[in-house]
Amino acid sequence: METSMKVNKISDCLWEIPKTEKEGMLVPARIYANDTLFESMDKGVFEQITNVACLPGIQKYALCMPDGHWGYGFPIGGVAAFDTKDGIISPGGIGFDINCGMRLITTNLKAEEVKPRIRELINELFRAVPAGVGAKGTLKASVTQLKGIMERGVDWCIENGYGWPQDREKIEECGHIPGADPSKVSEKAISRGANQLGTLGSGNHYLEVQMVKIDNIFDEKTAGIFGISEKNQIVIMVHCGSRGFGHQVATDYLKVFDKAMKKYGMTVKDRELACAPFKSSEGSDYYKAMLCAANSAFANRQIITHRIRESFSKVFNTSAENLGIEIVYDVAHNIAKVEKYKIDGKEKEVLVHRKGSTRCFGPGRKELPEIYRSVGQPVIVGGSMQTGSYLLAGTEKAMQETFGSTMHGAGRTMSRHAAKKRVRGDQLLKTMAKDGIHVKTASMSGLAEEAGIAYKNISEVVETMDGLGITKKVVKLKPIGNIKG
DNA sequence: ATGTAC
Repeated sequence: METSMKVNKISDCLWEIPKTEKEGMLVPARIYANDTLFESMDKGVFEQITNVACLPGIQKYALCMPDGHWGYGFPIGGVAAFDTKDGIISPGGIGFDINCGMRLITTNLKAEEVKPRIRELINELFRAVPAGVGAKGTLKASVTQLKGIMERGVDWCIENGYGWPQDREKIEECGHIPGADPSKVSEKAISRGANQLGTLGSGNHYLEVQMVKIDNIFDEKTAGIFGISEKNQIVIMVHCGSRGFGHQVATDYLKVFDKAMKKYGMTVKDRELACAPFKSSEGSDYYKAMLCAANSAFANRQIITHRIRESFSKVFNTSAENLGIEIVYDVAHNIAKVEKYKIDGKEKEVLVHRKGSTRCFGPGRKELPEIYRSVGQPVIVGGSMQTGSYLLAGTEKAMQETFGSTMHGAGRTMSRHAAKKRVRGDQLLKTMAKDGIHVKTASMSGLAEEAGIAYKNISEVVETMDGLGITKKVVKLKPIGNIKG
């Protein structure tokens, strides 16, 4: 970390840049990190998060989570809430991969049953869930079907045989956010999305078979409520988003917003922060199109879940029901949502941008499935393929301090380019096999980019927010098999 | 992240 900005340490794991540090800052910027994470924090984060603090209508603070690093306009790991009356919406605060997110799925299988057959299982999953750049799914949706998916997300999937009725409530927003309007989505986005349903994509997207080690259960009661109670229990984690569809929506509206900025006489610190008033026609159109992409990403993860059920059923020669393949939860970590918070003593409606950040609502919230309401929202944090992932629970403190938000993963420390220079994909594959992780990848160079050394230490990231009481650790999950794009 | 560049 090198910056000329004044950064005050205000508590053990919380840092603040006062609004006097940059002309135009409307609120302070806050960074969540322990000393180690703070020292290694990408310098771009300081520049970007203080730029975000200048955007119209921002409330309280511009936030960056401990997994934060430089991104397009906003840092990845960024959280910013804007007044829905006079604030903005910005594609850079959501990300190109709209509703990129995580899903965690249980089984009642044990590691000792799965490990001997991991190669066969991974081969089957690799066949059933297409991975890699430009991967096409076996389901080719018509324009009418796509419209249904954009508007109704997971409900469409369940009605069409790609899920079980009980799946819907175990998904953020029940797998579809109302207000999506397909007429705000370009033909080009629709054509890119038509054959990508049920596909994983590339980059850091993966499908992982994981196990629960007994000494990695930190909160037995909450884990049990989330469906994790067995020693050596096998679970499945999926990380993917809206593929080319969401990417095209973001691209389309960045162009629209470039013009809208001139029209409304708005200026921003960085062109990548292109935005429009949320209530303007441009802002509202983007929001409605963004929700179409968000719903299709929920549907994408749902169709992948269906393929997982089919694959496990085939390999273990019994029904998915018998195998207990149930959703724990599904979270979006690239999205903007309308939520209400108490700000300066008054309840206020805000548009919370979470870019590489996860909603982590505390206990009692009506948005949570009834069975989880006593313990808070499950939060799924995907680590690097080598180091494992976490399941956490949201808290009331997060509602007060971070607009109900926490980290989304480990966070990169190394560029993709730098990682490829340090690591060879074929060697990494062998190293991981020795560590008991069977990997199948669509791209060896892509695998090298995702090496564990290219990421922060996930445990430190998780501990930072656990120590502050923003999210509480429930379970750490160890990978045994991985499919990546 | 992304038919990894319009």
